[in-house]
Amino acid sequence: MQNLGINLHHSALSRLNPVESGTLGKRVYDELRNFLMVGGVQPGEKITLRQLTSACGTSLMPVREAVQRLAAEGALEVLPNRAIRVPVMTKARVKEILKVRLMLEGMAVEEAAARIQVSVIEQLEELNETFSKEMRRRDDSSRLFQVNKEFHFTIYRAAEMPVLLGIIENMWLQIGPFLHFSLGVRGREATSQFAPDSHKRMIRAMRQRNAVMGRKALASDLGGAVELMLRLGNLPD
Amino acid sequence: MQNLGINLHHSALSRLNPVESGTLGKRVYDELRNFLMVGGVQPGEKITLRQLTSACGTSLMPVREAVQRLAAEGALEVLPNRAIRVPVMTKARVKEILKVRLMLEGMAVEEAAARIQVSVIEQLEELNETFSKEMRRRDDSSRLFQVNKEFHFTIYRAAEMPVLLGIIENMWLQIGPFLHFSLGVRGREATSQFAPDSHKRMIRAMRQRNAVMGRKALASDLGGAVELMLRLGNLPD
DNA sequence: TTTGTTACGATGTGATCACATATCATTGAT
DNA sequence: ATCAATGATATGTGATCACATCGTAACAAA
Repeated sequence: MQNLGINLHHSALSRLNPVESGTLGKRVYDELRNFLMVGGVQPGEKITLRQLTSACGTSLMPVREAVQRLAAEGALEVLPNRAIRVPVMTKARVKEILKVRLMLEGMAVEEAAARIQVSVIEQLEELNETFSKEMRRRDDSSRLFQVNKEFHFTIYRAAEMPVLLGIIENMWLQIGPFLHFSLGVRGREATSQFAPDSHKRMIRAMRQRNAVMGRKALASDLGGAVELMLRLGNLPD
Repeated sequence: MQNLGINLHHSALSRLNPVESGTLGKRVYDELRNFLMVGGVQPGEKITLRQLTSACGTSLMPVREAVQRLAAEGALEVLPNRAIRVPVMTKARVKEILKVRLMLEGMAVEEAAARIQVSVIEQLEELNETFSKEMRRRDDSSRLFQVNKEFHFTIYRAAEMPVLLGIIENMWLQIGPFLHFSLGVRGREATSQFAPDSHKRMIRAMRQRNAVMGRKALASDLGGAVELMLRLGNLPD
């Protein structure tokens, strides 16, 4: 394990599943993207192309494509040294992203309130059910974030605004790693105090076609999470 | 000129300046990005990597990087056939982008109204001056779009919200090619009826620190342009 | 012990080669 | 004459090689 142990322990990289469908570049992109969103790498940690190649079992080319794409989306960062790392999140950046997300996802919620199908609302009920259930488990919390993301995007998809949806996905991709990093078990306990309630209010807003209520519920949900990030995760600036 | 004349005339590609600074991939990206934003390629037109290589004088690698990045940003599109083309714009897509842009750029204008420096406002005056002057010229209109873009982004930069600014740039990149394609000389004549006035109102809003007035002026500016796009450029859907 | 130099290793970038596949034109049969 | 089969060409993708550059550690001099 020559120079591997810079900061990136070997066990973390080996959790990267080999790949499955599409072009190799696309597969590596999907794997790496998901790996970043569930907090597989810490903010500020540097990664190298050759580490990824050994982890994915491919050559440099697909890895290069995936990394460059992630960098273009803001999920990775290429330093002037040409080194690659997970971006660091500052407090100012967190606050700005919260502001933008409230606007973007608020619009999505309002549109969804007017268009969402009742069958989809029932899916939301189930998702929030499993979310509350998953919240009480003590093990790895990646599944919790997964369910939470699925809940939110089930609403956002109902807005039927593909451009807006793409931007929102990009925001989640950029802030995803820090959610997992900042919010550990302590964060989850604190989250359990408001998240399920906010979700219930969002479901109620969807059922009543109440756009304003939906936006308010979303604001308390996002605001609570960001509040925790600023308090628990000691961010620079 | 074997199979070059698919749809892409040789003279169009030769307008791509060789490159200048940074890594080759970055240079090709900048050149190609600018080439797309000034309407160098028509929507729906297909391009090939090897065409770009001969136009840029490099090998496949830098071109691949640039194209993949543009594709990740939505400025290019990779079909299931793995062919590369400039995305086609539908009416529904135009309308959604207008809605999202009004929200994004509206927020930027409001923030800018509270933070913009008086020296920057004077820059806006000058930019709008040259904009009006450029509007009366009959030659190639790429400079007109350039000045218009600079005017808008001078305001958006004053908002001091880098994340928001990045999203807005992405929207402009996606809709840029269609502006040039849809709005020809006819579009320019129609634009001259409202654009300078909207700009003046935006400047007045900045000077008076009036966020609401700024958003309204922006709305008439964007709305006017989109109106023209929907009317003049015969879009599918 | 500290500082400046040097040499080695590793990394990102670019070029070239190889290949599966899509596109299109030619050819052949009905 | 129309349509299907087939062959050739071109294109995107992946692998491998080569190289300039950066980081780091070993080493020497003070």
